[in-house]
Amino acid sequence: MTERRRYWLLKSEPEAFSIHDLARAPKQTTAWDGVRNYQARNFLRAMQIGDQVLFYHSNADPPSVVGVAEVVKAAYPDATQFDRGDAHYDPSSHPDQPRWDMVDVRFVRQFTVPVPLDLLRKQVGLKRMELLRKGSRLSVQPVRQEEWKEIIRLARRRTSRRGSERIPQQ
DNA sequence: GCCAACGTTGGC
DNA sequence: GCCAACGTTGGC
Repeated sequence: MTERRRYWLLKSEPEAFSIHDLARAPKQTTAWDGVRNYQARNFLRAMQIGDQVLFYHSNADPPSVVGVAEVVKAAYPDATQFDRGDAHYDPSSHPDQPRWDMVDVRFVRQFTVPVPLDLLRKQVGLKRMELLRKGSRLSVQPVRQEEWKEIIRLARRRTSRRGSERIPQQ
């Protein structure tokens, strides 16, 4: 039996689709479509219902982890690959053997204060994180349990710090 | 807006 | 199979 993955990170440009959009979506759920990278697709295919997801805003100011979502439907064919009018239309993908998949994710929570990329870079425990690798562009990536815990901890600390002068800034 | 890093394409 | 050219990503 293979190891079961539990934690992931999904990137989205907030101008295209933000965590706020997810929170306001019907059933607070969306199909994560448009992924057109084989490595990212393979990670989508490895996702299981209940897996936890860090929601990351790329091309944002500042780029940050902004909250948590969860997988509510495992991989199935991405409809946009067959839609000529869609920006992600792929004319070389055929319905009898779809090339691209998507999953459904549901909003869990938005961090009170986002955890910015530059703060992540300062964490010794996150040195191996895919997101922080130079040149990394992977929009769907696995997150180690230790990394997940560290980021959730950072989100909590930043939340609890609000309004308190006694907790030193770092 | 710049540009480094990356993935894909296609000529050979 | 090689690799130059190209388009995209995404931090800065």
